[in-house]
Amino acid sequence: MVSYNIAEKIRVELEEMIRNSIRGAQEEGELPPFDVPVVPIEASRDRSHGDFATTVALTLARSARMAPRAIATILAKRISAPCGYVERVEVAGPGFINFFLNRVWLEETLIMIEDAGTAYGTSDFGGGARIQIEFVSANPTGPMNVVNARAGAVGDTLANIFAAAGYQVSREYYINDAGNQVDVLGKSVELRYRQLLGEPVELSPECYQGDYITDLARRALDERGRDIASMSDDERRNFFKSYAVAEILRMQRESLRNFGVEFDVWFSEKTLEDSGADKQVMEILDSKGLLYEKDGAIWFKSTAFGDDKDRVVVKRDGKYTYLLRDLAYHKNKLDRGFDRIIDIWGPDHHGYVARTKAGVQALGYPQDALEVLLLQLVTLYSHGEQVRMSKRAGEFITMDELIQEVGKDAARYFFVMRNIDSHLDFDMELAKEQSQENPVYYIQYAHARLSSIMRQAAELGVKYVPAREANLGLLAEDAEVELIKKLAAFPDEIIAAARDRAPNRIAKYALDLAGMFHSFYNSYRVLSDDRELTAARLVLANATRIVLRNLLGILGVSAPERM
RNA sequence: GCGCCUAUAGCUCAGUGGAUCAGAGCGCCGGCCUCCGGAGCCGGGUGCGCAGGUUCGAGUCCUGCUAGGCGCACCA
Repeated sequence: MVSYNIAEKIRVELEEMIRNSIRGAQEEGELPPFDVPVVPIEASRDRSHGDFATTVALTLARSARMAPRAIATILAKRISAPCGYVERVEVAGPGFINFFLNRVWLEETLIMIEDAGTAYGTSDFGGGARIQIEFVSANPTGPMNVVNARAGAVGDTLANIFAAAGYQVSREYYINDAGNQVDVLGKSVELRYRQLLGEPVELSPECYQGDYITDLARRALDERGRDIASMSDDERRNFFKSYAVAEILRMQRESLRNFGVEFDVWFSEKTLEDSGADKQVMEILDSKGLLYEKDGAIWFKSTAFGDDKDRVVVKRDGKYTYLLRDLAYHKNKLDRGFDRIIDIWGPDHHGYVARTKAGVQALGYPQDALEVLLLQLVTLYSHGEQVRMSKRAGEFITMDELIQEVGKDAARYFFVMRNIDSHLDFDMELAKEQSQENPVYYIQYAHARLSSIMRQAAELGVKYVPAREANLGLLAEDAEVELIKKLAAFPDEIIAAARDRAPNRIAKYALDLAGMFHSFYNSYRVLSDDRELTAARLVLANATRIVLRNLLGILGVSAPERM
């Protein structure tokens, strides 16, 4: 795979320079013998500290038994700059080695972006490892809520990030279509159906009360008429159960699709039951001596794998617990050959993390095969007031309503803009705002502006000169140099977001990049009488637009050419 | 009682494997369109919850505390 990561290329080169310096200094006795370490090279945060820097001298101080600054000086002296990308090297502070680069890497960055196009930002960081990410997996008992929406945006964006970072990604949705809740669902719809027929029945308190239940009952009545009523009790119960689940699932899938979220696999819990997969898990645990009976139930010795207490897997009534079924599911996932499986759960499920991981280990998989991300909840605000919701009473804003209200683009961006560990306050007015206060519009506006410039250029008959042929040395203003550096950092930003499972980093990076462009735009004209400068700036504008478009693609937000 | 998450500017939040970070936006005040889209830009200032610890160096790591959120089922 072609690498489009200039920063990586530079890091490799700089690291090699330093390692050679260390070896050379050791051979000549300037440094004592020790194993040559991995040399960390990082982009400098402050311009006055060069473009890249290493702290290797500081970390070496102990093993070399020398002052870090002395080590840095010895190493820096051995680097013959200018050379390659390096203009000059300096020692600073307690022992940092700062690298000041020449313009070559900036110009290569622009050429690379133009070559790569939509592929710019991708890398082979993941090495093609197979990663599966399961998210949303809402109960099929009602419409999607805003927390499901956040999970959808976060999961899908993360999946996009993984794909860009060089992983093979599979998106999966677990359908909780077995167990008590779907029985209750079926019963709820059945009772509403009978009410529609005029029967004097009441919904019991555990039933789902929302209007959608009545809608489902009415639809069943429209489609199937009264013949459902003449079924046997068992038949009718099963009919409503499967009818309701299928219909709700269809609605959920539609909601997600409207939100730009599509899954590779929809996995039914019921199939685990039907195939005896849960029973098989019991046999494995039993054969390993990890089961025991107590108080009429069967327990899994999860404490043997770090859980704080053992867990029931077969209830006194002989039924399997959710945990057991979930272990069967995770076994199924791991048996499909993924190198890593990631679950996104709500914070209310955090108690299940330790026991599920214990189970995965007990079944013979590596400790880190399963990774659970706990995504914090969402509070909607409207006109500064918290929007109160009660699912039991059927009073809540659904995912569909929210998206209809604020739009898909704003919703997707808002849901990922915070750290997943942080509770999200979602300001509906801000999401709808069409001004700089709204980060989504701010970013999209930058893209539209760039598109407009490219259009203008075409209309004026200004021919686009490819980066290789343009005089990129003319892009020397601070605003231009900073912008190019930001563009150069894009592949690393994706890698960092993948590594940290942090989609918010991409949202932030996009905002920063848009800001840098707007700033540049206000100070300098792209299209001018100076043909050479115009050509160079068009290359920069085009590169910026490519990166913004790729970023918005990862976020699942549209990149409009006009607004 | 136990567990997970959170605590950074008046507000909402960034701060990537410690160092060469205290930052952005909003709000407030003042500026910028004979010029590619003003849905834009520029300038103005205050802060890492508290207490210890590790280190040459701590918003960042460790411990304890305080405050807030969410959990702690033989429910799913």
